[in-house]
Amino acid sequence: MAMLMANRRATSGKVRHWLVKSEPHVFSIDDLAQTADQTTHWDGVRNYQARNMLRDEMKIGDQVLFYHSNTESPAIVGLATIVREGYPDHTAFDANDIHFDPKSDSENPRWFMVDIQFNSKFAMPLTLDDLRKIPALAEMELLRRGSRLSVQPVRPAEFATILKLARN
DNA sequence: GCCAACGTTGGC
DNA sequence: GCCAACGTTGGC
Repeated sequence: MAMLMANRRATSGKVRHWLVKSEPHVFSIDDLAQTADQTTHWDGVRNYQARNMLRDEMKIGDQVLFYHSNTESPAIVGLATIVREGYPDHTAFDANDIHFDPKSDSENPRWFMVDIQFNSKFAMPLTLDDLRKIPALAEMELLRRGSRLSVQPVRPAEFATILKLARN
């Protein structure tokens, strides 16, 4: 497995890191840690840019920063791993689901999701305030004014910086 | 709860 | 294909 991943990375030439947002009162890092297999499908994303990343770019083994949004103290709170690559988001097919989209069906799915697995919860959340003080993160998508993407790529250097911060 | 920023929709 | 209206996101 490790070998396969190393090969894929060698050929793709890219180590990918991501950030996903979740409202903690809907689904928190603790919820993820307590889910069966500590794994969940990342459903409900209804934005084309994010869809494209879910469908095409996120690969097994990629690391994912877990971010709590729309809460008192927005913060990166932990780490997860991609354990299943893009597949149709079936919640779009269900008329009773809050994420139902009549324009998507199993013949021609419009929305996709990946599975992520809990990796770790940071001892201390890295709040937006904290992150904004770090020069190395100045270009980070998350910190861009008006940034709303709920799935976003993270540069390797930014990822490394964040892990280092989380360890302190 | 306010509202700026942004994405999507649909009339034309 | 423009763009105004509308809906959503998410920090504050």
